[in-house]
Amino acid sequence: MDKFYITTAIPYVNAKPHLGHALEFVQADVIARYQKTAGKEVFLTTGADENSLKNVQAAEKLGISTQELCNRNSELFKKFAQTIGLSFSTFMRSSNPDLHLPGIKKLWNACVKNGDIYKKRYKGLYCVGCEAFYTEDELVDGLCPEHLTKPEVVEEENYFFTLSKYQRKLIELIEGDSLLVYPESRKNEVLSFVKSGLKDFSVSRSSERAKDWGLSVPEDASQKIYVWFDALGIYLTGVGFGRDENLFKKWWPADVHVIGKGIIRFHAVYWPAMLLSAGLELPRKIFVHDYVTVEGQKMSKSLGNAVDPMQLLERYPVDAVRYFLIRESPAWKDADFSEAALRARIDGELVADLANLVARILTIAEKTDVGSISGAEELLVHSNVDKVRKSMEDFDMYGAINEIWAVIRMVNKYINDTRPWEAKGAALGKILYNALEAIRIIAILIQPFMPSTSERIFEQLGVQPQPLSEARFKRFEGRPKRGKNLFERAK
RNA sequence: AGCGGGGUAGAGCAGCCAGGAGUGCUCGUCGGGCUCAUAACCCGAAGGUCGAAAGUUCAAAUCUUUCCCCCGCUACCA
Repeated sequence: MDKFYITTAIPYVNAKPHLGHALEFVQADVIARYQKTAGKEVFLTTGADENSLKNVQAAEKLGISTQELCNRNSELFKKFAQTIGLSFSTFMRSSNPDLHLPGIKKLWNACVKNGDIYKKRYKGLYCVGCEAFYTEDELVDGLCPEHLTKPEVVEEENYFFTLSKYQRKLIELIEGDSLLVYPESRKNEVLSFVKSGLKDFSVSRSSERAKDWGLSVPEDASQKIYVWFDALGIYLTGVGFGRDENLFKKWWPADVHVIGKGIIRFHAVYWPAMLLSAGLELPRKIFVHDYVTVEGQKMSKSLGNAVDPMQLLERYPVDAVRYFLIRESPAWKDADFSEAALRARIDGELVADLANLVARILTIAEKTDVGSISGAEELLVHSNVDKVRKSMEDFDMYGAINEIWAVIRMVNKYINDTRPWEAKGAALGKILYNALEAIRIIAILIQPFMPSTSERIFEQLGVQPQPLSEARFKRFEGRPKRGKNLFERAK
């Protein structure tokens, strides 16, 4: 069986999950479940980046230890991933000394062995408040824009990675799509960045500056590994790198990394360069999604408009939230969230189109002798199914769901036109055959997007859940029994 | 400033690469049909100088040029 390895970005866990994480988890999960229903064996890695300085700062603010903060928040993220239906195979915490650490050491040493990590004195403008370096032009009147203090000139010796060495190779790989960056606008963005010239970047910081938090550089305890080097490595250690070579052999390389637009450089430039250096295969694709805005504005703490997805899931069905996030997210555009828009989607589409279709047909089908349900195929859904497949292979989930809705609307229209409530005998059987088979196919198609709704439709039809290969008209063999409404109106 | 993406009915989009009557989709508005279905479903109508100007062409939303406006990226920002 073909394998498919997919990852979500690894969030740093300095705070609880927000709606952006929800979007990422749902998109990754929809791709994963699609591949499963298309017949592949799927492995999904997600996890928590715990070695970030941001976590140290967050813990200080709360007056708890960094480890305690990580334990607490990683648990929240894991719980959230489960609640939103992320079908992950592994939740890898970067602080895990047994599962993660050996792989990172191995990765680091492989880069060292290839001559790509060297020591260099680094001098920069460092703001103690931000615990970050600034470049001259980022400063406002020579002061830190955040704290309005004069940054110190800090000089220390760090390890650097020879990114510059890989410039030509990266251009070749990305241009030729052997490392495919999707959508194309992002690919162009990366290419223009790489072509503008790559500089080596530091892959460690002094333990002092790292507040002694993080993974130590092998053979040099005075330095901590740069969090990116470590966090990206989760994609490898998630499938056994450095501890289970058979597992690793089976799953690597990743078929796709799902990431947000803010971290594209790390994934499309640094990461492939690191892998090239270590002599490992590159991921095949990088899927870049945009952000979630709230009522047209960026989510931010200062605006106080951050939406807590956990709370949202207490008030709305998980499948409705999943549907909404996909429905509002073409890959090239921010998705805008508002509760009014969510309700409109629920009432206007999930209730009025999908749930209503199932309800109106099941009511009639339940009263009809199943033996008489047969007849010629009148609803032509093949081309829709093909389009859904094509869209999904291209990661165009937005396009796929549009196409699925075209089928739902077509069946609703078919029912209006054929008037099954007036029909009898063979005529009724034929209409029901078409409608029920179409609904079965719809249940198959929505499986990746709304898994539990799909299951409930199969249940009402009285058939077993089915893979994508069954998404074509055949004999209807279910025992229809109307169940509870799939969705209730939100207002 | 440079590079990239975008500006199409009240809103959100598709159409552009391979020019052929402003064609289409979803929502909203108005009118009608239906009564199986959760006031759900179906049909019809109104509504656009396709950001602006110039050019190429028998013909431009589509190709070329210029301009205006919006967004993203421009190095260690997990």
